[in-house]
Order: sequence, then C-alpha cells, then structure tokens
Amino acid sequence: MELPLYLKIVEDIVKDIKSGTLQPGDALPSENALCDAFRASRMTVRKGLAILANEGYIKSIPGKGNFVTTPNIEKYTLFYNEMTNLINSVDKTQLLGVDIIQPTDNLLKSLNITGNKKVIVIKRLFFTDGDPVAYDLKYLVYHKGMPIVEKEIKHETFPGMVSKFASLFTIKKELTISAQLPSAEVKKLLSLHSTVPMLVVEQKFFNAENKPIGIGTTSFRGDYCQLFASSSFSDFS
Amino acid sequence: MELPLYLKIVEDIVKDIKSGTLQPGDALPSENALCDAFRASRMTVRKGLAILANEGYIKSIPGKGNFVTTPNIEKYTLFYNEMTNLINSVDKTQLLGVDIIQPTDNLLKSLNITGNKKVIVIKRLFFTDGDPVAYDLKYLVYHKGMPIVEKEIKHETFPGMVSKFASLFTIKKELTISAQLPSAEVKKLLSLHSTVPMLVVEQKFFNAENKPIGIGTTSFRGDYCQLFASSSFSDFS
DNA sequence: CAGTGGTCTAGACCACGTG
DNA sequence: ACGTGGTCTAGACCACTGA
Repeated sequence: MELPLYLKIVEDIVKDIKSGTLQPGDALPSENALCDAFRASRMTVRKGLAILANEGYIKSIPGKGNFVTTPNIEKYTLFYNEMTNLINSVDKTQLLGVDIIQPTDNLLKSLNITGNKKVIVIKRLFFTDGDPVAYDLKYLVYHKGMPIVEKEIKHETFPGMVSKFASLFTIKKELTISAQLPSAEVKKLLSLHSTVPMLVVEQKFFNAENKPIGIGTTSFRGDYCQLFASSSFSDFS
Repeated sequence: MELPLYLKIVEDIVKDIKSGTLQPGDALPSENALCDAFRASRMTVRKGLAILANEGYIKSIPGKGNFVTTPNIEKYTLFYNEMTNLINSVDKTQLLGVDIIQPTDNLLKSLNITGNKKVIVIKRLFFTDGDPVAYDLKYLVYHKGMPIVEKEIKHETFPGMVSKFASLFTIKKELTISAQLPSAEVKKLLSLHSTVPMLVVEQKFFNAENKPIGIGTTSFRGDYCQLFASSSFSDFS
C-alpha cells in the first residue's frame, strides 16, 4: 500500500459503507476525529471527504456533520452516438437530401423560433453490412455561414455538426427514446416488408441561453439497435 | 459577488472555456501563475482546478500542466424507474405470480450461476388509468431468507427488491433498451389487438464480485412510455 | 536543471446548528 | 459557548517532464 493518505481515508470509509458498518443516514466521525484516527491534517481528511461526497457516498451539512447518503438507484450513464450505437456500427451513410426550408408550424414550436428564421433539413440513411438500418432526420436552425457542404454533413454525428458553430461546452443535450412503428415513408426507405418496430431516438440541442438549436430524430430498426446504460459508481483500485 | 475565491476561479476559467478564449487542448496558466493572478494560495487554486477536472473541463498532467479537455459529447444521464418512467406513472400493479424455479439453461447462462441454485420468478402487470401498459418479468438468484412475500413484492421496483438483501452501494446496474414486437403472451396479457411496438428495458444487477444477482425485463407499450436522458454539465449560479 | 503538478501540514477565521 | 463543517494561507517535500 503506497496510496496517498487521502485515498486510504476514502477506501476505509467506502469499505465501512459497503459492508454496512455505516448505514445511510449515519453520521461519520467529525473531521477532527478523523484527523486523529488517520493521523492526518484536516485538509487531507477533507480532501478524502470531498471525494466521497463527489462519488455520492456522503453529504456534508454545515454545523452538523458528514452523513452517509441513500444512493440514487435510478441514475444511469448512457453513451449515445447515432453512428456507433448499433449492434454493428454504421459502415455506410447515404445523404438523401439537404435543404433550407421555411419551418412549419410544428417546427417553429419545437425549435422555439420566430417565423423569419430558416431551418436546415438533413435526411440520411445509415447502413450496416449493406442493409439500410436507420433513417436519420435532422433540423438545424440556420445561421449565416453554417456549413452545408455535403461532404461535411454526410458522415457527421449530430454533436459533430453542431460543434462546427457552437462551443460544445455550452450545449445542453436531451434524448428521448421511444418505440414506434415505422411510417410508410420510413418503411419504404428502409425496405421493410414485414412489421419491424423502430427504436426512435430524438436528440434536442440547446445553446447557452437554453434556446433550441437543433433537433435530430434517428429511427433504428429495432432488430439492429440496442442502447446500453450503466450505473457508474467509481472504483478505487 | 460574495462567492468563495475558489469558485470565482472556477467561474473565470469556465467563462474562458465557454467563450472559446481557452480551446480544447490549450494549457491553463500554471498553478503558481494562477495563484498570482487570483491572489490566492496554491491550495485554493487547486481546489478550483479539482472542480474543473471533476466537471470534465480540464485534465491535469503531472509535470506538464492543466489542459482543457475535449468534452465527451456522447455522455448522457438517464433516470430510470420502471414504475414512474411511463408518460403517466403506474397507478396499479397486478402480481401474476411468484415462483421459485429450477433455472433453465438460458437463465443459468444469463445469471452465470451453477445448476444447484434456484431462481425466483416474479411476473407483474403495470396499469395506468385502468389500462395494462407494461409486463414486468424478474429473475432473482434465490438465497435463503429472501423476502418473497407478495405484499412486499407487488409494488417494489427492482432496486427496491434487491436492496432488501444487498447493499445498494455495492450493486452495479446495467440497462439494455430495445424496441420489440410483443410476444403472443404479452399481447394477450396487455390486451393488445392491433400491432403495438414495445419498448423493452432489461435491467441486470451485479453484486460486489460482479456476479449477476438478478435480471428484470419490463416491456412497455410503446405508446405509453418514453425514456429521457440529458447531458449534465453542472452550472455555477 | 528549473518548472510542473501531487501530497501534506498546522495553523487561522468564519458561518452554522444545538444546547 | 461549543462543536460542526467551509474557506484560506504559507509554507514544505515529492515525482514527473522537458530542455
């Protein structure tokens, strides 16, 4: 063991929490007590506690103490990329069209814009092993100088497109996942003969002022796409 | 402004990153330089930098410096609870059956157990507004003393069941989301006449030794369920 | 070698909560 | 008044990187 002292503190307390010695709601020993117990300075103890708080193990209440939390059992981390989330990644894309349109009323509402703005529409098909497996439709609020070069659009993911004209650090993203039956259009584009359910993922992007800057809808053949998410409690090895 | 100094440092640097003054890959001023710039001690500067690193803005490389990172644009946070993720929450549940069975080969494989263990099977229906909207099937590796009382099982979520005999802090969870057509059985149980796609969420739980302790599959009527996920870059207000 | 970040200390003062 | 956590300082020594 040549772990830094603050990590030893973290490990020790995590062990107590995982074993049940410390239960949710229980108070940890006071910081001064921990200083004595681990023969550490208060800053070192607090560094360890900060990590525990960050990992979601404890919560500090000023004037009272540090308390073991009830873990958030509903939280998962999901990695989504419309090009690689298929069971096999997308190996070919087909650009069906790029247009600049006058937004419809529905779009105006979804994008929360006024009528004098224009919208870029991008329609694509994704292929794996020669089969069309997803239909991808994106709407981006048009600003002058935005790249609408086919080459640049064809293989880009949605965040990739958006990053061309906005800082990724300021963008907020939302996903909506649902199961739907394909529309007649999608059915035709994906050459679906029998009834295949679609996994539909809608991406919505917002700028720093919380205004929508784009909406993307990707309809995956249900038999070609699965999304994975996992709880991420960090480990200390 | 009466923010603590370390948060002012965080805000200042975040502002520079969001505005593009600091680009991904750029090096921040050295910690000593930041001490001078903010008239702060090194521990205070480092506290700010630790937050920035935690939020995913920067990465420290010993001996070299602190560098602005390329944000992970594919990461989302998903909150999932099989009872509340419906467009309207579950307002009634029906327990179809609780059994202790000899696992089938498929189950043995999925749960990674040997044949001498038994498995609890729980089958439920979820209702909203009187309509059956989801079929819920769970397999839990049986251990002596596990609660299989109907009352306790009927309204519990999967994490709720598991927490009865395992510390939530040690559990790893995985979700798999897919779109499927209902089986004949599900179709009958949910009284589905026309073709309705199902949003199927599989939950898999692992104990501290990474061994599966349970699998749950919830099949939601596609027209009654949507999953939401969002990017969570924290704000400093 | 000088400069960088990583760990750690022994103090200090403050605001908060409880008696 | 006292103990709690929250902020902050001015040092120290170490390991790593690059010229």
